[in-house]
Amino acid sequence: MVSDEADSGSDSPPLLSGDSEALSQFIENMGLYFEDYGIPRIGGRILGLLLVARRPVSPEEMSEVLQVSRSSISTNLRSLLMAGLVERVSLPGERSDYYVISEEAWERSLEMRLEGIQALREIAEEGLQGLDAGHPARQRLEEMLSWTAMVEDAYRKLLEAWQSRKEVPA
Amino acid sequence: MVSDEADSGSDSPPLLSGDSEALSQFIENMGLYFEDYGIPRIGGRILGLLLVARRPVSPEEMSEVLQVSRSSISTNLRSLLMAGLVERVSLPGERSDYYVISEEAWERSLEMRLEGIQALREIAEEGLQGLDAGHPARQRLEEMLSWTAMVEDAYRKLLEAWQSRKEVPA
DNA sequence: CGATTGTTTCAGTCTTGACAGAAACAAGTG
DNA sequence: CACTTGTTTCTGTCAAGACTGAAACAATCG
Repeated sequence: MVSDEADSGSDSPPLLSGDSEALSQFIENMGLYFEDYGIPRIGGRILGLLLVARRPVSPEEMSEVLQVSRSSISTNLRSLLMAGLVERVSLPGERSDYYVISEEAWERSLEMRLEGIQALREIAEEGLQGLDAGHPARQRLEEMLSWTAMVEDAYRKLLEAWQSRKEVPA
Repeated sequence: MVSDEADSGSDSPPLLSGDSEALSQFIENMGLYFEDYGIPRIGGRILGLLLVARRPVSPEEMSEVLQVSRSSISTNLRSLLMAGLVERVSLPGERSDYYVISEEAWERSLEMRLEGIQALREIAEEGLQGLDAGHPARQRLEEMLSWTAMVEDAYRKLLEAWQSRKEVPA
């Protein structure tokens, strides 16, 4: 679903290069993957494109390469910006804005998972307060609570590990 | 959104007890939470109900307590069964089937996360094959790959830790 | 072997939200 | 200060799928 009829009247360096069939497939797969997780397919495809592009990409180019309307690009881009997954860069002497994958995209992704599990832990805590001492369901909610706590802890550690992955190279 | 007008002509032990306002809230929160993650809201509410119920619950009771049609219960129950989050139990002398949260529900939940991240790693691997050696995007995809590998590893460890949480109590 | 009770499947309705196209808006340039 | 270019907002359309009620199906009991 990726057509590279860009470059129309442009002398900018090529956007994509390499096995374009594989890259199209990659972009499409990203779209499908994210769709499974509640992110609009086009948003996922934008991320895919930004991941394999040789240089920052303008909304106009996204629209051409992904074959979707500019308004869709605009809407999805805004969501991705707000989620901290994409960043705007100003290319010197260019009037249009250009976008790249955020440096912290993967970190943000972990943070979002962390937030999700925290929310679930809070639900468990509140639910537990509605059960009397000897209630047969208490055990289940306590198990849920310890599960969320355990996963939350793992995410925290993962986040730290990821953040400090560059230090101590050897 | 939970009305406990069950018990209609029944002498079975009560389904819910405790702070019913809090429990309703819990069930509703579970529905909303799961909805955010692509699971039908009713499915989430069923899980919530099963978590705080005093005993196994029949589809009929779910329909009454959650105020949704039996066919919705049936459909969602089937999904939950297939996902391994819910189990059927046969109550002796009862004609209707009863359901409980699966013992392995939380474990299954981790397994599903693991499968998700594996899929993403495969996407990254395939995409990487479409990029030539010196391609500026290689670094990004390699970072994506190492991120997925790291998260995948963490999930595996988490899964093991959860599975063996009962052994070695002291 | 009807009749009752419980469960699943089916077809239709309704809601949600993604997307497109057009209009509105900004900003920069001659 | 028009005019061009680029971006966002708005409105309408469309598709996906969650949910319901009714019909079909099983199984059990008198």
